[in-house]
Amino acid sequence: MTVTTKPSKDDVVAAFRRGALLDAARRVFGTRGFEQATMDAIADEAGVAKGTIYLYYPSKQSIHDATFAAGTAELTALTDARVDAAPTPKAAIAAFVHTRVVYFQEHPDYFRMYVTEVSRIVTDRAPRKGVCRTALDGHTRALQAVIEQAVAQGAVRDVDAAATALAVFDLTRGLVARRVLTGAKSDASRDIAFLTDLIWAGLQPPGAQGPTA
Amino acid sequence: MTVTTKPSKDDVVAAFRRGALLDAARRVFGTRGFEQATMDAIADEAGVAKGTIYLYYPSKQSIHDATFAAGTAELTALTDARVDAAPTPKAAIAAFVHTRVVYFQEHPDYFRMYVTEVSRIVTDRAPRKGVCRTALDGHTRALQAVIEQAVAQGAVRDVDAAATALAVFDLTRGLVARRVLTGAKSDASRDIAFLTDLIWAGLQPPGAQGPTA
DNA sequence: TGCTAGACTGACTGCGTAGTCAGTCCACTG
DNA sequence: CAGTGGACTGACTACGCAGTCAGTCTAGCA
Repeated sequence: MTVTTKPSKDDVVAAFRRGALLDAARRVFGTRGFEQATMDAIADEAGVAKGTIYLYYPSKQSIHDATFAAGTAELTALTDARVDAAPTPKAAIAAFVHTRVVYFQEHPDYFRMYVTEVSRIVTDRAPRKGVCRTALDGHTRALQAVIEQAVAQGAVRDVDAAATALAVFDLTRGLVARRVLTGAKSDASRDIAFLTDLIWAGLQPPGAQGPTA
Repeated sequence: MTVTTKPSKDDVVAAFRRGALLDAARRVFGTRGFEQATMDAIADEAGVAKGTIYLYYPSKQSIHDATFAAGTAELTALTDARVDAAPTPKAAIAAFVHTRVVYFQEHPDYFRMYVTEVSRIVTDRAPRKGVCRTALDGHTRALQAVIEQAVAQGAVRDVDAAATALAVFDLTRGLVARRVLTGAKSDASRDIAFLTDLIWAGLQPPGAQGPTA
């Protein structure tokens, strides 16, 4: 266990600076992508000199990773909480989709970073054991657990829970991408309900009535 | 109507060069991504001097777009043909998934370009009316038509055919990404069957037995 | 009030690359 | 066989950016 002392004024100031830098970095990386983003632009956005950034982060990659990891941690925690709080498996699926659609729409800069980083990982241009990749692990853990439970209880047919959770994840990702791309301002409820119904119907045992729950 | 003459030797040579350049470009862009790819590397890969590339393509962006458009046209044509040839709607869905999974696995360089470019489009960093974006239009047209027909014939419940086709598309994309990422060498049949069954079950009218066709 | 640590600055360096263009080479022609 | 068009070359230019570091400024202390 580490000894914890009350944070000094300097600590608070440093934390404040780091936060401001991360905010600026999120905007710049979100708008331009990693390659096109410049440290000068982040410094401008944060209202500090370029050198100052290097007092808090040793490289462009490191401030990018810190920014991405912060957003990802928040999103995963939020998703897990909503999924775990859902009263039924179907509600858990709906909660998963809903939480993520709303979060991404409300954080478009993080969404762009997310899409870009995932593409870098898929194409193997991000390091195999990088911070970003680690941050993404367990994205679907809570949802998968709910589905496993539903299978065990016979509430849905005997499917591969991991594969099903990933399917829901993929559908969500595609939906968000399309909504962001088309600048959809409409309520997402219809889209979310469509996906939830599609998946839920797909999980029913053959011959069963699809319950509304 | 344009007057068509027999291609001269120069035309053939030029076409050959363009093809060789596109091949080299696909490898380099696929390996490194747009930003990290260099014209020097493409020239090396093609075995010509850098200046030569500029005799055939006016810029880095243009050779990238040409490379991407070529692969995309091939994939879309192949997918449409297989979907249209399928005897039943369920077989059409399976054909869509199967064709794309196999194509991407056999063309990893194109797959990487594809993922990267789609991410650039989603994040709005690719031009709104660019070649790449145009090439991607109608990716799901054939599948959507099949689903529309199935809805009209009552073979599946009354769903939004466009949204359903996009859902199949998203599931396929996710599956391919995961297989490529994990270097899955195993037969994809199980994964494809899982997705096809999940969607097909999801499309059945409530209470109906899921037919195997 | 004078002194100091260290937070902050921004001009500068080094490097990498898109695109250029003057020159070379060669296939074909007369 | 000499002459010519144009395909091809690759050294070079112009530019942009990550990261550095010598210098400035200021809060806090003695």
